[in-house]
Amino acid sequence: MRTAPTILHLDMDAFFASAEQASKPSLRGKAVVVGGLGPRGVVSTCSYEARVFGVHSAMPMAQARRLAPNAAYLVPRFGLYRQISEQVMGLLRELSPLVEPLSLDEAFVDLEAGGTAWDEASALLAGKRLRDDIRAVTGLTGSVGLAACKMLAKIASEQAKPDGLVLIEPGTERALLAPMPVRILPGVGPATGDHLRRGGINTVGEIAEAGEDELVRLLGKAHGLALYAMALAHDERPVVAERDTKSVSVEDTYDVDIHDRVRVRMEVQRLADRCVQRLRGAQLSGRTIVLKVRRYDFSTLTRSETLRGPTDDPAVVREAAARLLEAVDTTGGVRLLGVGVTGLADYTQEDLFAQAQAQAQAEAEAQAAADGEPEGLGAEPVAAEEAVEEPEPVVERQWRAGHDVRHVEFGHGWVQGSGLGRVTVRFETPDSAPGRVKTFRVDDPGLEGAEPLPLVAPPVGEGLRRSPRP
DNA sequence: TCTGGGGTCCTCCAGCAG
DNA sequence: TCTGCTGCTGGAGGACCC
Repeated sequence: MRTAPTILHLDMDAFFASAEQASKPSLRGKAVVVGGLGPRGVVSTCSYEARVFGVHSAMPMAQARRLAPNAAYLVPRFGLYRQISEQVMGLLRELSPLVEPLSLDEAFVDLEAGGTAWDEASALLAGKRLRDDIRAVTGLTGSVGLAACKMLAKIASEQAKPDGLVLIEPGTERALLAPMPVRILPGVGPATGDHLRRGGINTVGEIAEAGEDELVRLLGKAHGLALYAMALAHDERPVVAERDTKSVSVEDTYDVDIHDRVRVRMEVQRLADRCVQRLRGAQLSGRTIVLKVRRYDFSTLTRSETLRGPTDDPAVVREAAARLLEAVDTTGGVRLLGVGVTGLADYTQEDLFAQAQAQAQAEAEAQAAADGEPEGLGAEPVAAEEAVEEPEPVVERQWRAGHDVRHVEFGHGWVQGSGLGRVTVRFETPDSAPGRVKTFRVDDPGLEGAEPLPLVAPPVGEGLRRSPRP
């Protein structure tokens, strides 16, 4: 293990909520909750002001509304968050080519690999400059952890929150970890935490004392060994800049359980098409089709089928998903359906087309044989290109809470709420004072959707003020 | 109270082949 | 021929993460 604290972990503070506050002056200093607003939505992120009321991420939205009835409730705007994330990742790549994004708001950086830091002092300097640059470029704050390995760097950034920087000095790691609860370690969630507690283990120090054999006995080989090593502050995982995607999936939770079998089939077909769109967007194909069903009682089951070769043909995926559905009992209702593809491969369109036709032909033959029909009289396989051609659905104008709009007379604003044929808009921009609220008919011709504005306006005629590079 | 969406990794089991 | 072992693959589910 390296000895200098040159692994950096960046975690943006309450990212989605902070971006919304930066973009909407009237929400600054207020409780803001971002997440799904439907009856089964959960909190994605909330501002620190909302956390005072006990709201936290992954909490059911209904519960959040009870705890903080006066908070602003917004749906996520991933386009905006992705833009900001790209700015931040760009700053990280200036520090080192070895940047491992974990999500839109989190990443590891190997500072030593970039020649940016080699000891405590240089690492601290790089961390401080990074935080200044993030604030200058995005207007948001991020917390930075510095340590000799990924696990400790992440724990350090957690301790630094919000808007801080913590460096774990080499040699102090085990003493620091020992009194911490086991849940601090990556890979220890509610189930493993309970498991350890039943074994009389509550702190990281107690994991180290228990010994490797006991950990393996309690948690199995892979998990036990990994956790024991982490408790000793050993984490050899390198910062990996690029990871191959292993699966692509799409799922929907329905506001009301679906009981109608015909509707369930239709939804599965729709999800299969969306999944293929994503697959094709990533220029991937896959061999294993997975159907996921969450039933009325929240029990979840998956069914999968592995094809002879990879496909990105919507007809093939739809048919596989439909076959898998036939093996699932949905009486009682389903609350979630999902379709995924794993066993991914890069594949050319020509190969896929041939493979899809061969697959369809083989299945038709198998079906014909099963039905006792002579070969070659089954239904014609659906051509791949035909299958994706579907009429564009008619989209009604939807005014989603938090999304940007523009009015011909009043300018740029955002949707504060809508209902009963009315939409309420607050007219303000990231660099304006808190704006005024106006209500319109939902079909007001002067009102239209708009792109988010940059949180920090680029200065005219010059670049952004940034920390000088060493 | 009532639990999203998109992922990854691990474990266990069954079937099959050598 | 039968049985046991081993390794591989596929299928299902659980846990975890952000």
